[in-house]
Amino acid sequence: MRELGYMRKQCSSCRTFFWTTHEDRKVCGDPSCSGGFNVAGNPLSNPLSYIGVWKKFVEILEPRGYIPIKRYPCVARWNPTSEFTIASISAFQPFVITGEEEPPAKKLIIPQFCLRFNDIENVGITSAHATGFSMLGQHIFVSPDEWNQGQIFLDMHDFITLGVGLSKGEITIHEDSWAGGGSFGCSLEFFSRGVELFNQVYTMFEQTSKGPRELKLKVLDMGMGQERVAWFSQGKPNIYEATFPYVLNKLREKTEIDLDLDLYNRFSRFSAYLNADEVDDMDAAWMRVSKKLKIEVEELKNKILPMTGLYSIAEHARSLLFAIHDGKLPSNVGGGYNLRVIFRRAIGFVDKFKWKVEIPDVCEWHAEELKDLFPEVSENLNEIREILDVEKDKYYATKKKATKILQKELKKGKIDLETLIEMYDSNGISPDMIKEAAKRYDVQVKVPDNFYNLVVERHEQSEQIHATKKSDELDLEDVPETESLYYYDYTRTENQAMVLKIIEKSVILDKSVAYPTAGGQLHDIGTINGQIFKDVFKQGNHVIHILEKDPKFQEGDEVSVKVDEDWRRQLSQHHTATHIVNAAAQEILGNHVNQAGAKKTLETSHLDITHYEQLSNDQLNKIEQRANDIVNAAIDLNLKFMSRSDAEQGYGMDIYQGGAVPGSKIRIVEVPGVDVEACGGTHLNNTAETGQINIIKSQKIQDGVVRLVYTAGDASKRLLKKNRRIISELESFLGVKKEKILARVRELFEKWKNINKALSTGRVDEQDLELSSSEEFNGDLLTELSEFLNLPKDNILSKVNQFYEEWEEGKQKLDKMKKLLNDNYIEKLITNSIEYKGCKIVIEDFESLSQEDLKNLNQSILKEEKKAITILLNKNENGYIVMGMLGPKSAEIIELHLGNSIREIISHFGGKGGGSSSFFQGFIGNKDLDSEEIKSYIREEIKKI
RNA sequence: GGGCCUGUAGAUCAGCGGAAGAUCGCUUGAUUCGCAUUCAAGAGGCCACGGGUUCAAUUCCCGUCAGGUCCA
Repeated sequence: MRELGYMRKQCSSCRTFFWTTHEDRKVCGDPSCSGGFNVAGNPLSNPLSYIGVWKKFVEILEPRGYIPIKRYPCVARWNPTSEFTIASISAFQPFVITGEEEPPAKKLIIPQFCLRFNDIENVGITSAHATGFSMLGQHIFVSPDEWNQGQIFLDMHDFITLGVGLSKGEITIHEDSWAGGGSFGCSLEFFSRGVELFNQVYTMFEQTSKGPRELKLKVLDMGMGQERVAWFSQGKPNIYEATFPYVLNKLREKTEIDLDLDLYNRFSRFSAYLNADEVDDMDAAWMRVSKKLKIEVEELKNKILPMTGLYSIAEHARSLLFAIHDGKLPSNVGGGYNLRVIFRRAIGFVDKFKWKVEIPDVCEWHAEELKDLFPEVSENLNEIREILDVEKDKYYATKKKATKILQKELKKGKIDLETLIEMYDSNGISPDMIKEAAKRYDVQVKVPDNFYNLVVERHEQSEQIHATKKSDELDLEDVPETESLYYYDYTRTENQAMVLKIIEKSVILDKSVAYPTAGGQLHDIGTINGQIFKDVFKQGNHVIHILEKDPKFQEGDEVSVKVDEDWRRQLSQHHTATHIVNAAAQEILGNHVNQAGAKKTLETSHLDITHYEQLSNDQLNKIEQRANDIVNAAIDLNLKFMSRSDAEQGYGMDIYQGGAVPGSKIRIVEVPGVDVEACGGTHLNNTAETGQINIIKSQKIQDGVVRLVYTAGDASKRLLKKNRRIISELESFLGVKKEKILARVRELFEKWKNINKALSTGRVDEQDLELSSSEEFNGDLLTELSEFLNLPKDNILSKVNQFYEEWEEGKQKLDKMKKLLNDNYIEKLITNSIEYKGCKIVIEDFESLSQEDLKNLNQSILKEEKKAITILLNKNENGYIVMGMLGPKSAEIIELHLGNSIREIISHFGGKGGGSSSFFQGFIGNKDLDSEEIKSYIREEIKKI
């Protein structure tokens, strides 16, 4: 660096060491030390457009041996440690860095679109924050002797000076060290005009127990914000103006907002003061900015906020475009939640300013503007539009609900902290919304400054309670790894092996054909030397077989391993079926469909796919149809081992459907013309071997993820057999053929309801006494029934049975009830009553009536005689049910708490019960008592009250 | 991945261990030349599903299913 004329100094403000060409420079280039950004209004002599930045980057670095490569998806399906691509280096994490995988080139440059959601609130407000950005990466993966530190530095220095056109005098370079993941190195950060332009990190050493050691693979991680460079080079007020001027123009046409770029230019210099991360009191921060600009706070806000809103909408739409295109959907859990948050923030601005802007339109404009650099994002705009439309509907639905809940709470007069937190946590009603609405209701609401901390605390508390401890691991430190034979040849079902270790019933061999539970596929079962094992799992690279009984062989013995072939075939059928269903779903539903999880067991198998709404029966049928078409096409599977980078280059990143796969060589399972995946499971040779695929059901397991449950092979046959049995049982007890069952069940349900009603009114329609429907239905009967009854298929039989029996029973009871509820009979009961203080006390006993019948009888009496007090007994096999009611008139005449009084009385017989002042319900658990004895006792006691 | 909230009439929701409620909508009747309005009467509930506790569960407990929400 000294050769270039830089000298090393220490910042008088933050004490960092830095390099500069100015002898008298005292502070480093960090915005907080040098007084904010100084970009706006200072374009360089040769301003670069957004895409121009990348072109210039290529122009300078390609001749120096850097290979430009295409961006990786911003949804990091290949990376088990992170959901999104957060930096250009993420594309190569973790396997390139660890040396397990060959990089696409030893020296490369990449325009990597990244997503970061930790600064959402700042987007649009400060001039440089974004949720999505393209990081231009300069990466080198070489051995120590190929490493040329000076040249690496010079390449970037030349890009900045020769390419971007900055003079050395305007650059300060910070020194820093860096550590993480067991390795470390140092870094140089380039600053100019208050902006960090990029950061070059040299990872060269690893930390070992014996001290630092030079890494075999040295890694250069240089990341530079493409937006920042464009902004810097153009001297625009903010990155948004520099990055997507076309989109902003379109937006301004639509919204006709008052654009005061001059004000924004001045504002943007201080926008770093409004960084929500660093500022505690936002109002004060605004005051501070408004003073600097010599303008009233209100006026400043009125002018600036619509502009920031517009920037936010544009910025968020761009992130959504990339994220959805790359395979993530808005959701209520996981990374998809971030997409929901930014979508709602964007649409919130649209609503606030009453703009006529549709987010999908903005996405489309972005796609157009980015065509030269990222043509792929224009591929499925219609799908993205549909996904966002569904998301918009959800937003308005919850917003409507929120206002309703809010109104209800506000009508109570006050809102305490507890309900404040609850409303936010459970219903998504933010304190800001509450304050806003509270003004209109004239209700005082206090929101503590640390509100969001309180919410987080609440979560931490409950999470601690549920923290579980990890299961014990076997100590296998000195045991060699197991060679997995299934991996290379899944048709092999037996092998000879050496016993390496026995720990109680756990057996570890030097090699085994047995498949351990992995990749969502259940383990094999089988035998070792004839002894049964029923569980196989993987710990690290050891395969552990669990025997049913203590092993009869010893460590060091030669043994023979055999796996159950039927079991293996069934699992393979399910596994291959999974790939087929995945491909079918993608074809039917669209490109946004990706695997989000899967499980294959013996009985059923399921596949979770990313999709934004529940599937209709029609869609399910289509997927099933297509899947079976693939089966019937009898396609030979193609399995091969490939180097990771060849596979990625050849088939794309979509091969990681089942999640991350380690190793430099990966196994590719290809169903030619249908599906390609990196997968370690057991498969078949030909799609025809899966047998029929049957989609049993689909369920939405979370927003944005739909589970498909299906069977293949023998499991399908078993399932069909089971379904046929359900249907034939329905046939036999409803007494009709299959086609008529649906109509019969519907009719039964109606008539069951009517009979129940008749039992309380006494009015019977003769038609309800028999089943007569004859309508025919030829579709999927069980699916239709399970929908109609709102029940899983397995419960249909018992439910229909229940309706049928209750209907039959009801018919029999009707006869009896008709007599009881008969006007004459009731008249008779009233005449038989005893007069007491002007009330008529009816005390009677019955047999084998239900609670319901007794209630109806009670009510009928009260209807007839308003001055009645009824106390009815009903004997059943366990004792006496007692029920009493107080007529409306008698309640006026007499002061009596019926519930308490009768409880008192029947406690004499060991009875329990209770009720309200005008209602009693109870039970005497003694069937040997004489009903006359009880009645006369009650008669005596009631008069004492 | 974890936590929390919600499932009651066609819709929106009350109730919450002791006889299933309100408002709107619907049907019928009255008012009216007709519509709107108003009044009156009425229909409409597997209180999501399954289990448990209880003399008694829509209500309490557990599980399942469905929807919502927040955090990492």
